[in-house]
Amino acid sequence: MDERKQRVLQAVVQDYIESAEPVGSRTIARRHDLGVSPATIRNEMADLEMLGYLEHIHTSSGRIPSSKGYRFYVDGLMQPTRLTDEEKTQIDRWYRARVKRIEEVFQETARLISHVTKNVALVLAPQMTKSAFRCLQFLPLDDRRSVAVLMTDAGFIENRIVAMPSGASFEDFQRMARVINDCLAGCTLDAIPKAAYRKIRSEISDEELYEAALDVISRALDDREGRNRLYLGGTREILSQPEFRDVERVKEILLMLEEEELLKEILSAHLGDGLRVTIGQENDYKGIQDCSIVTATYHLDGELLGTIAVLGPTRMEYGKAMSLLGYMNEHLSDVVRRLGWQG
Amino acid sequence: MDERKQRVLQAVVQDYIESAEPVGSRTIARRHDLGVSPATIRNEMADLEMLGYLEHIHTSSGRIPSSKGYRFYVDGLMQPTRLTDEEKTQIDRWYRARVKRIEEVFQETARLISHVTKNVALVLAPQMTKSAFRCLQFLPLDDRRSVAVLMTDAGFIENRIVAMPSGASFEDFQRMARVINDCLAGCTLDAIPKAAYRKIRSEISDEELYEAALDVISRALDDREGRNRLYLGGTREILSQPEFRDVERVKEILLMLEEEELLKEILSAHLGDGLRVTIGQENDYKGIQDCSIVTATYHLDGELLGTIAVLGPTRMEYGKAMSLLGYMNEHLSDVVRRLGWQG
DNA sequence: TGTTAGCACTCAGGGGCGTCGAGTGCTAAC
DNA sequence: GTTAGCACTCGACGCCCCTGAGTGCTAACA
Repeated sequence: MDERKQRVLQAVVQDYIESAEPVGSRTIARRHDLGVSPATIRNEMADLEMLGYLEHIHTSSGRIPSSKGYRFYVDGLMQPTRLTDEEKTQIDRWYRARVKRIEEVFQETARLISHVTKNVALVLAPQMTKSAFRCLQFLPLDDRRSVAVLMTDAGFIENRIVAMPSGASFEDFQRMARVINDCLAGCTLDAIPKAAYRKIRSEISDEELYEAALDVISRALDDREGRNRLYLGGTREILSQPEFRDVERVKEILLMLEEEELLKEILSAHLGDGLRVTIGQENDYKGIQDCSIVTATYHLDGELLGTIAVLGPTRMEYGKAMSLLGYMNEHLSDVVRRLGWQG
Repeated sequence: MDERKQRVLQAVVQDYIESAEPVGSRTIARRHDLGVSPATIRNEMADLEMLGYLEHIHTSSGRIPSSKGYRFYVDGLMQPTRLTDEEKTQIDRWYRARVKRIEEVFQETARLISHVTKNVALVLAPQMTKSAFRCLQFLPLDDRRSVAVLMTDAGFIENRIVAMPSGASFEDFQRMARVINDCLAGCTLDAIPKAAYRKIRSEISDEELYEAALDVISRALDDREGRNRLYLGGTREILSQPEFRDVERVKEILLMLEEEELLKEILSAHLGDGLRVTIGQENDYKGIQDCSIVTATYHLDGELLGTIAVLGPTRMEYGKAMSLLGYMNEHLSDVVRRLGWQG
């Protein structure tokens, strides 16, 4: 593919991303200074179509890029946009104004990304269960209940009200906490060894108390990892995309966005790959083969925390999405650290 | 208004709620057994229009109810639907499956209501600041930070990571907690008297430590009462309403739903009124004068907790919305109590 | 006097049709 | 290899007409 073809392809993709209308040869001749006439561009476009980079609804409608065309554009033609300092400070201000607690980071990140890109944003939060147990403490609530507070090395803090078995005192609970802290020290929450349970069993003789202890642990665990782990943003933003002009189309994608398991699967498939773009038919899942996904994984001190992604029509501002996610990539760690994650 | 007119009005409202199409005289004659011909019904409908209960887009389109018409229907004609036992157990199951922590009750309630009614649901959660301070405890995190856990009488538990001033030890923090617990005992969080602050000041000599104490208190306070207090559900459900067939209309209402302050204002206006219906033009806010709102306030042991509401087009299944909210009214207390709210 | 049948009238929605404009593909000339 | 020219295609738009649902009015009926 010679250079002129590439410039034509680039022109088509850029114009189509901007206008959402099929692009014709004259438009390109007018708006891009290629130094050749529409007729020549037409010839080039016909070639590009033969090569599979462009598509045609019918004769006499302009061209639109194919998945392959977008792919070539993203890999080679696109000039990477950089966030301006102003944009960066805006992002900073967003977090400072809205995020008060570590738990809110993920939802707000999703909101921010969707707001900037006008597409759906997905944030796969780190699994609490992947982080190491730090300590469990009890606080007295009243004579029959107390509050269990579980902390992990990653900085998660989880609280629960637990009923105390009749006859048990708050001191029993504190003793139980000491036992649990001893036995679970350093375990990651998703892989508590059987031995730890046996040890707890042997140290807590009272049956009811032992049950309560297990209850505390399991309830602390089963919370975050379920449906709370995926955060969505921008289901309203996409209404401004011309692709979603008719409500049926919107309903379709919203329905899909409700299937959390599916989304997690899609995101998990990209885990650990750094910044990655999946375009149109490259998607395995049929329902989004007219969409593209840009994913990035974010880290803290070298450890993988989770994935953030932008999901939108293939006609997406890839440069913008990628630079934003790229920045987030680095920036999220700072936010997380500032809010008390353990450094 | 004689009985036949009422029966005609009822027929028009019911049919229109069901079909979302203007209702004609023949349709009514066919579908409702009024014992008179379409011509007679036409005459009655003309009268009802004169009286302001029905409206006309143009000659020769069927009638649709006016706000006044809906009002008459809701107040007198509508047969109140009751939730079946099956529906009740479904609601119960919903909560048991999805709500693990008290904080999730509100979001899930919004989801449930919107799911059942296919309209937007709003849940105004109780203000944490309205409940009384119970106690503040610290847990050690590492050598420079600790976790503050604040509990209120209503059962809210709030945790925060706070930095310890250099030189301060965890024991200092525990002492501080004792002072604060003494001074704030019984205060409601939105009305901490100046005297309490003075007392804390006098007991904590270290300047930095005092600042940290204030920080803990204020941070615990400013959290829940802000944007976290209103929960929304069903922004996707409304897409299935024919009123929102065109995207512009959807965008309009979604935009409005983002204005939390406005929504809170609207809901707050209904606080304490029990079950209440506001129809179309009865709404003060212009943007929703083609919508209706059904609100209900929920209580626990006689104390007002918050408001739940259904927002949808005037063509709404009032009976269903009202019976659902009515049931929630009673039921929410149970859920809340089960999850550890103080009884 | 209330009810009904009949009839003229109205209006939205849908199909058919011609026009316009943007765009292509092909060919011949440069 | 590039370009101008030209025939062709197709969607969008506006126009017209038809149809069907519905009304309002009037006159006849019980």
